Amino acid sequence: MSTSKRHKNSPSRPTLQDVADLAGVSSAVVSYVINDGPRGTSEEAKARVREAIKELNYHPNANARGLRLKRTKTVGIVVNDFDPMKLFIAQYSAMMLTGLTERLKEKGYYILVIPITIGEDLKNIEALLNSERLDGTVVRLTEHSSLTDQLLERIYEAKIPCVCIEEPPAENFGFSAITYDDLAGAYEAVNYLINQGHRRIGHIRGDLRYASAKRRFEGYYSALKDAGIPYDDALVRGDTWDTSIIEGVVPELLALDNPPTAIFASSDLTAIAVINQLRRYRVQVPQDIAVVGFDDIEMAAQFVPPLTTIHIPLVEIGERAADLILEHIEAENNLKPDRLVFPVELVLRDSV
Amino acid sequence: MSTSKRHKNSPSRPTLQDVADLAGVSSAVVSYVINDGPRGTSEEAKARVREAIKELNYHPNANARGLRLKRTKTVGIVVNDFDPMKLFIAQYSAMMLTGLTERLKEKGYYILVIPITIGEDLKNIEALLNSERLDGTVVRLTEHSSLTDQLLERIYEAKIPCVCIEEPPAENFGFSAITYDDLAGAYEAVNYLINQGHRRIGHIRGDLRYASAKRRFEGYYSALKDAGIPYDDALVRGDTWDTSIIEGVVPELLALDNPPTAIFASSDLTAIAVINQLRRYRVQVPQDIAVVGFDDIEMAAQFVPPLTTIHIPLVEIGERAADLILEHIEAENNLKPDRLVFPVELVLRDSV
DNA sequence: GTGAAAGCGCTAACAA
DNA sequence: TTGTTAGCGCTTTCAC
Repeated sequence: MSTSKRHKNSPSRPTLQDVADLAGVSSAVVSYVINDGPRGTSEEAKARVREAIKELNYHPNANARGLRLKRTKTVGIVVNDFDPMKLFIAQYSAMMLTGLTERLKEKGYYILVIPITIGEDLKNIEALLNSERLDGTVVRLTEHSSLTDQLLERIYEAKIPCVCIEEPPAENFGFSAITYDDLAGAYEAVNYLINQGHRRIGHIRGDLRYASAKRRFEGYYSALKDAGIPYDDALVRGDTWDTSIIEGVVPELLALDNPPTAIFASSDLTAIAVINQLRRYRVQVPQDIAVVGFDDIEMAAQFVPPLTTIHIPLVEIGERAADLILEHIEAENNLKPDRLVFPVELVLRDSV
Repeated sequence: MSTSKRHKNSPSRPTLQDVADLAGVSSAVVSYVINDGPRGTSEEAKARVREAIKELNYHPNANARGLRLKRTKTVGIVVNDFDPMKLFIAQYSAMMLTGLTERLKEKGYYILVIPITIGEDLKNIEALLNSERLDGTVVRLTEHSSLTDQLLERIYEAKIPCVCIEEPPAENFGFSAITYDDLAGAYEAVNYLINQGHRRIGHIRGDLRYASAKRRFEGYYSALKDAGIPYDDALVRGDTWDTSIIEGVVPELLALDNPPTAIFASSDLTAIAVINQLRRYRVQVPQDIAVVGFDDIEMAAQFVPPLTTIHIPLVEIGERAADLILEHIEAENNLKPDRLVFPVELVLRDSV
């Protein structure tokens, strides 16, 4: 029986060697038992090792393992946004995180949250990416610019598997992407309004720094065009996700010579703000003005009136992203990149 | 000049030894330069090392460092809830996470998110806590029970510094705690309604499994009692945070022989749901019925009517928790535990 | 089926 | 001021 002098009566955590000593086997055997391989062990040894583990309350040291295996069972969740303070607060991104987190946890992976403000210095992130701390990354992209590409470049250079959500990365990185069809959703929403007979349709546009705001506007624009309805700049307001501007926007819209009979808001929160303000002017929704949202957040269904909106399968997107990054990790980053586009769906409720 | 055979022309990441070789110094010197100590180095050596680092694009291996130092610059954020799927979705906890995350990031710490469903098997968590992966933990507690205590017990046994948020842990763990004064907030809200002349005050009670729901009810109860207003069970509904029940609750309340003239909701989301439903019955807020919320989420101010509610300094609580856990880590868990109670504040808007 | 030992990359004690 | 080296705890190859 070999003995370890090092850990004689140490107050610190027991090591694998301690377990080996107590069980009367070598450290290799303990490792084989713990990891169920790569070599077999006798039933008797297994039993003795397990008992020793229990007795010492032994737990493997993740750093030592990570050092040896170059695997940490950790995925970095990168949120690249103009204001990552909203990382958790925005219902919207929160739902994606929920699906992602839950699924990764199921598979025994840990999650390191990495908020990045667009434009911030990437030194720290670069260090993190190259520190062998992460097996893979899931990046929520919100826009396309050289700043965002610089981030992706860092991930690429660190040779870490990466799955992008919401916006597709440039092809040359070879990253997988999971997006959803914003444009089709917006088109469908506006087209529905047109089919209901609306001709004067307003749009509260999102923050144009975000690619999704542009696409939602594009969908609005295309639907009008395809229906032969002239585009009127006066009906398009906002250019922000911030709902506090709605207080000013609504009276402006109402004061138009030819005011809108319907409003397509680029988010549910905006739609709710619009309806709240319309109430001030005793304008009834949907009788006087119809309102459509986008996102289908939890409150959309509970609001009065329940909101007609575009449903994005955010939780499913998060879950799929988790599956995908795990596949990439499994394949040691040699998997052919995948590009999934989730469909969105018009949910008819009572605001139209 | 010493040379490393190991890394001659390896395709993998450069190591500290590679840097040493290139700079023509020993690995110790490189370490001293990188860590700015514990020993001094000549300016010339510093310069050569820095250049070599840049040339090789060297980044330290976090696992090797962690193994050596028993420090990982990582804090675990544990969310102990009945439904941790709501971890990100609940505005409420999200704001705390925002403050926490931002502050820790500033200080160069990483964040591992650990959602725990109350009652789930703690084996995995125990392994994580004992894996030398976390320097400390911040735990959001939502209730008091043996299940929660078992979790704290694991953290205690793992000898990891811990700061609890929202609910105080049992004294014997020696953990710091940051809470806020729910009870006083509820008391103040209800007392304000009483001072406005209300005598029939309803309460939408939160999920009683949560300690905060109990305290908010208690505040309501005490305020009535102190004002000599008899408590009426028929006016207290809910017992859930789920706003979907409000649709049924509001007509019940309105149908009472002696219906309430004011409602104290235990959350803003509930308050908003109440107002939305009251509108269905053409009941005006605040003219016919006054409504007070709790939490002061972002939407509270933007809602129509803007919500009178109790403001909880959630972001500040998160920030303070970050500072506190860092102090505990710094002090190697020998800091005297602290117990902070943040005051809450009645914010008067238009729903009363 | 098992033991001995090398080595992952780093820090810091020891020696010079 | 610098170089040498032990050792953190683990996995896995090599030898038996």
